[in-house]
Amino acid sequence: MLPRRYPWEQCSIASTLEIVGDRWTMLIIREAFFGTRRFEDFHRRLGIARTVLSDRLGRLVADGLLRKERYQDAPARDEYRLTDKGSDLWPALMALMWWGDRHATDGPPPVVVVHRGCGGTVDDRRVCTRCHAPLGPRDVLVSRGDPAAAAASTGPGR
Amino acid sequence: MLPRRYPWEQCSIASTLEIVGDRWTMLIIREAFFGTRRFEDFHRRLGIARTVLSDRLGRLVADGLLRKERYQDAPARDEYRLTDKGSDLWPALMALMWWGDRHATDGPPPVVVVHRGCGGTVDDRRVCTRCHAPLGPRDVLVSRGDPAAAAASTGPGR
DNA sequence: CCCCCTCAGTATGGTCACACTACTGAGGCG
DNA sequence: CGCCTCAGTAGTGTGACCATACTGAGGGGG
Repeated sequence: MLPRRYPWEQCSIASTLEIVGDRWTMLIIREAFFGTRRFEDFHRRLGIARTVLSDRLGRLVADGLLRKERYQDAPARDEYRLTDKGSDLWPALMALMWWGDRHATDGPPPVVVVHRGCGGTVDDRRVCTRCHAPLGPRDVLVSRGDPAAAAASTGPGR
Repeated sequence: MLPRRYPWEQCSIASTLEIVGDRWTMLIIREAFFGTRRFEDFHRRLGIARTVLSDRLGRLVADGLLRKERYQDAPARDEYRLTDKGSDLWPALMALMWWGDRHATDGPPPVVVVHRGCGGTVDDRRVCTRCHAPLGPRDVLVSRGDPAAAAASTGPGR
């Protein structure tokens, strides 16, 4: 979402969508929460065009949602990690996921978010269904598909 | 977001974005929560192209997030109202708004969501900051700009 | 030393979603 | 009779996004 598209809008929802409201940005952020950090991995997992990915990652770094971190010299290689600003999108992602589980997906949720060490799941207010603790991105494990595999997951990035 | 753009994705976030992930749909839903119901009003408030608005409203009705309701015959006029499925996007909108208030807006929040009859505001888990009641879209009043004007607002649609 | 591999992009050219403007069509108002 | 509102549809352009190919830095094998 390039140059302010809704300049007349006085609304934080519109302001947020100017940054993350295009077709790919939210999915890139989601991948980042799932632990993806490198260009090639984002490209593979999302199937996004390389040009668009390059542009979006650059924009997310410029906007301060991701930060580039050198993980190897010779050749220079950087990975992209969520900043605090980017991590704060977790509530929005959980809300979108909750809606999709209810209304856009048939059958059981394809991705399960589990309270690390407790085993409860995250409800629509990001509170553990078992121990009722309020949860943040670092309190949970994410499992693609199989809930039982959650315990073996590497958990979210950051 | 027309034909499934992420068919390989097994993720409710992607499924949700296929429905509400284009440039305008979320803002249309937001307007609906703010009480907008008619074509001409959506057009005026959003500044969206009429063709796109027509397409998006039709798609939202087809997807079951809005429902068309006759409010006048001769000439036939319908208004668009949120269904339960559409209303369930409230958590996602509140999450986007919360992020925008924190990270994408300078100064005080341009739109304030206030607990009706209590006066507290909504926190990031949609709980009242004053009386700690969990809040839904029909428990709140929305004020564009001035918090004090919230009590005089017509509140969210539905 | 040359070939092929990985990683992280940039370049190129095509397509489709979105934008702007204008028009239609049904009825109301003066 | 002409002008207004409301709810769209039609026509035409532009730019965001797409797929594919190429670059460039370095590693490893023969």
